[in-house]
Amino acid sequence: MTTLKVRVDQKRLERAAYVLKCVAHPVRIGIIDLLEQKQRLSVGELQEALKIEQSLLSHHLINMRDKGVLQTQREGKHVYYSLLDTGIVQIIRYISGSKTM
Amino acid sequence: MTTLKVRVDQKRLERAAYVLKCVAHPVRIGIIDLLEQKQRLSVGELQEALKIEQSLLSHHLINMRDKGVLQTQREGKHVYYSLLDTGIVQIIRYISGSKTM
DNA sequence: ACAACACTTGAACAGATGTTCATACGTAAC
DNA sequence: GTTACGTATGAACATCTGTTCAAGTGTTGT
Repeated sequence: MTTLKVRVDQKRLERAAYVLKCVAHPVRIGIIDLLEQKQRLSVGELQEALKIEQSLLSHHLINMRDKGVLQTQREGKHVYYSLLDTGIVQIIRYISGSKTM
Repeated sequence: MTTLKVRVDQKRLERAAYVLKCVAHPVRIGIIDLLEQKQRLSVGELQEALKIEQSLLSHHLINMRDKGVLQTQREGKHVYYSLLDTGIVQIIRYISGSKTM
């Protein structure tokens, strides 16, 4: 067995995993998918479309916002979410179109 | 709040999450990264490059093979792993090159 | 001020995932 | 057949993630 000279940049791998983890969940993919189509949606609208409990949705949304994937704007009683990291969108788009699906 | 007419294909979301989950881990990204560079590596060679315990590596490798990401060929005492699902490679490549990194 | 609505928060629990350790298996060399 | 090497397996444990529930915050309208 010969020694390999290859790059294994731990920091980079961890960052990549971090980004991917954030997307690797059906509810979160659903959110991204919807926001890609509609640009901007309130929590209530997302809830309506996804048919999940409000607080669960909120947890996911806040999680994604904290990780820099989404951003929010409050307008009166409503909070609107939209995509911030569009790189994530590309991944979803890629996956959706790939033969692995 | 008006009702949205959007596609939320549960099956599709779950499949996408399944694929992404498989990649969303530093060790597994490391494996894919190495196999992209070298085409084919034995468990021992991967271990040498990644500096992780043998059985942990084996668990990850088998996991990825079971999910259709990798394939194996035994040659004597050695087992060689290589990439099967190249779509996954594209994702890693995309992430690596993106501004989110 | 209070009620109603839209959303957030936190604690508790449940289930999934990652890691370790010890042991087993397959192959080749002797 | 036994030894040595390379790899796989399984059980036990630790940790991380997702979900629920109950209560809290912010905003608007009365």
